[in-house]
This record gives sequence, structure tokens and C-alpha cells, in this order.
Amino acid sequence: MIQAVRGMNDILPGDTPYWQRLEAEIRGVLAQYGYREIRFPIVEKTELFKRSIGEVTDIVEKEMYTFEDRNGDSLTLRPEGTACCVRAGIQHSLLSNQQVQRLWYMGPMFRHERPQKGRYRQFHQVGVETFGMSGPDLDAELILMSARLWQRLGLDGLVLQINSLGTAEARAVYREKLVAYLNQHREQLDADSLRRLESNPLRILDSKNPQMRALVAAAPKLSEYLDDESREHFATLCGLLDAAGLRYTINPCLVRGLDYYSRTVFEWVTDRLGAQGTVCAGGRFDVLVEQLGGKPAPAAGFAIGLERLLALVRDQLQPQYLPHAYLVLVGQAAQAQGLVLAERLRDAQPGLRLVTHCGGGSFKSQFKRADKSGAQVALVLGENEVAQGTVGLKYLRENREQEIVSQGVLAEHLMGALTSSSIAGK
RNA sequence: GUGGGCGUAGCUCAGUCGGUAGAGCGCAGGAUUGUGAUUCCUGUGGUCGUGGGUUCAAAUCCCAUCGUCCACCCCA
Repeated sequence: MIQAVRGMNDILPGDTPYWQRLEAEIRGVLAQYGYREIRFPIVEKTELFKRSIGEVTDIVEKEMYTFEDRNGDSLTLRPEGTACCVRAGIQHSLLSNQQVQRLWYMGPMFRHERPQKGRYRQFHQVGVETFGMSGPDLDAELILMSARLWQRLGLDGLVLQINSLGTAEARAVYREKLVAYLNQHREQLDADSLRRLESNPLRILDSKNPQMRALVAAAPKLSEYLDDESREHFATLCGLLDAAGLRYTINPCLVRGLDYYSRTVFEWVTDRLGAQGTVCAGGRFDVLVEQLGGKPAPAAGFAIGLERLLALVRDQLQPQYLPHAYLVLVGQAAQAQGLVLAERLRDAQPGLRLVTHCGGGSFKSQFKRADKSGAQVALVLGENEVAQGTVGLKYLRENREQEIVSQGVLAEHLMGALTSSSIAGK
């Protein structure tokens, strides 16, 4: 048997209604804030990710699906969307002349990691990216928008952590101080931290090893090395969040794995997903556009891991996907008439979800199918009904008497029988 | 990439000391021939993940491999 690629999952019919519902809620919130969808390819030039995410990051060094196409170009399945979005924005002049853009995208991303709970090799993200707005008010909007989404989904228990990374220059100064400090205590560092001392020393700050905690606690603080503008930016953001009544934790150790972030970074975290607790993460990346060859433009955004989010809210979603009615057809004449009748019903009630029985069979077996379909009612067209121009209407989920309805008024009758809201509502 | 747990029917799982497999659910059909879901009866089901090895004999013991889950790591 040929199986799906490891870490890449099929989403089956039992799950897709939940995905669709989740995606619809997200689209709804994004629309409330005036964000517009952008779509870009799943494959990009490898160079794009090397230059944006950073050559020495784990993603670029060992997690990308990179291959040569038939021209010999090095291409990569996108491991994230920000770089793609910026590339598309630059290419189509969406970001020049101080233009303001509020964009979003949704789709699969690819990283070659060892699969575990909440972490897959093909996973799905909703990404939000904004351009041309440098102030903390935009940062606050992004965070409030994500908070609104949790509220709309009935999701509580997420904790908001925020921090400021300052400018690249300020961070470089701090990095030197931090490396100097850690080198003084080299003998206390664990193997991971020694490795990160070379690659990404800031990550040592959020080491999970408890033995590192005292060392980290006494380390120089990034906040003490922030440039004045970043400091003020961050203070204003905190004030805006306070004014909006949003609770947050300032986490001085919150850093990002991708190189392009600057100033504000934030994460929404849960303790209900095991080791992969970050549901949403983002921040500001003011230098990325220029770094990728565009005119300088401030930018900020975030990404949501859809598998993780769905795991948290699945039980609260109420997807509507079961058919309203199942048409039982017994006899040659009924089979021929039934298809036509079903089409007429769909013409008259576009919101009606009607399954027509195919393949014949006894009344008994067809009613079994009707029941298993989840339909609220069975419509019965047999020899008697054909002869009389009627349809039997049996309620499968409630204790009501079976009805005989003239075919001419069936569409109208169904509206009442099924409660109009359930047909009108998608 | 590293470590640990687990792979038996469509699903959830039994399977003793090594003697070539069972249950429940599901699925199909039936219970005086036009009515589901309950009940009863019957039937359908498996290359025991895969490939080697040990043995007269392997679901069972050993090795490898693949998959899966969890953690490290990484990240959304």
C-alpha cells in the first residue's frame, strides 16, 4: 500500500466540516478589520527563504523541502508565508510609495521536522501581514484582532506574552554582552546552550532546562539595551493594550526563531497542547521589505497554526453539514421522477441539503441509509406516491406523525417542516 | 537529528508457557414481502505493519526497517 508521506495528513470528510467552519470564522474576523486576502505559490526560489528567515536558522539549515527543478533552479516548498507575501508585495508594487496594506493568506506550509502532537511536516497557517504602518497602534490592532478571534471561537485560556527585540543594532550590542556573560559561565551551560552560543545565543534565554534558569535570570536584560524609540514604542503598545482591557505578560525571554523580527514580538500560548503550545505568534519586521529588495516599508504580522487552533476549539464548533432530507425512491417510475423532483426542490430552496438515494433497494435498506445520512427527514417516493402525485414525509429525529404532501407544495412545506433557519443558514 | 512507548478485522482492543487467531462496535442480509434508529438471528470480515533470523513450530523470542504517539530539539 502506498501511504501518505510521513507527517503529511489527509483531512477526511469527517473533519472537513470543522476546518471549513474554523476558516469561515477566521475570514469573518479578518473582514471585520478590513484585511484582504492574497494568494501566492506554494513553491518559491530557495534564495527567498535564505535571505528572509536567515541562513543559520534551523528552518533553513535542516527543515526545508528543497529540490532542483528541471532547469536546475533551486526551489523550496514554503516553510512559512511572510517571505512569500513580502516577495509578492514587492513584485507587484503593493508596498511602494508609503502604501498601506492589510493582507492575509491561508494554506499549507512545509517543514521537515519530526512529527509529534501539534507539529506536522505539512501544516496549515493563517498569516496576517501589514505594511506601511510603523506605530504601536497597528501592533495593538493585530493583537486585538487575534484576541477577538479567540473570543468568537469560544476559546479561553490562551495567555498573551509580549516583548520587544528592539532594532537590529540594539540587539547586536546586547548579543555581544550576552555572549560575553555566558562565556564567563561556560562551564554551567548545557550541550544545547553551548551549541546555541554560536548560532542563536538569544534562544538560550528561553531554554527549558531548569538548571539554566538561575544563569539566565542573572544574565544581562535585553530591555536594558533597547534603543529609545523601541522603548517608547513598546511602552505605548502596553498602554494601548491596557486601555483595551487586554491582559498580557511581558516575557523578557521571548525571542523568535526567525531572523527578520524587530521591536514587538508576541505569542499566544496554551498549556493544553503538550510541548507545542504556541497557537499564534507574530511581531514586527520593519527591515524585511528592504532586505528583500523593496523600498523600505515598516511591516508587522502574525501567523496562526490551524491544526493547533482546531485541536483547541473543535468541540465548540458546530459545523452544519448533515443533509436536511434524504429522498427514498422505490420502483422504476419513482427513480425517474425522483431525480427531477429533487432538482425542482433544489431550484426552489437553494439552501436545502438533499441527498437522493441511488442504486435502488428495498424500503428498509433505503431507510437505513436515510437514517445513517443524518438527515432530519426522509422523503418517500414509491409507487403509491407516484400514482397520487404526492411524497411521504417522515421525521427521523423527532416523534411526529408521517405526512403526505402534494409534490407541488413540497418545497414550501419543507421550509416549515425543517424550520426556516436551518435551511437559510448555509 | 536524539530518546522512549505502541503497531492483531473498517474502528477500539483481547490473545496464557511459542502450537498458523478472538470479542465488542461497524458493515451486509433477515425476523409474513411500504419504513430507519431499539431488540433478536445469520453472515462479512485479518499477508498479526514489512523483511530477515532462531525453532519441528512465531502474533508471541531476536535483529532490521517502516509507520504512529510522546518528549528533547524546533516552532505556528
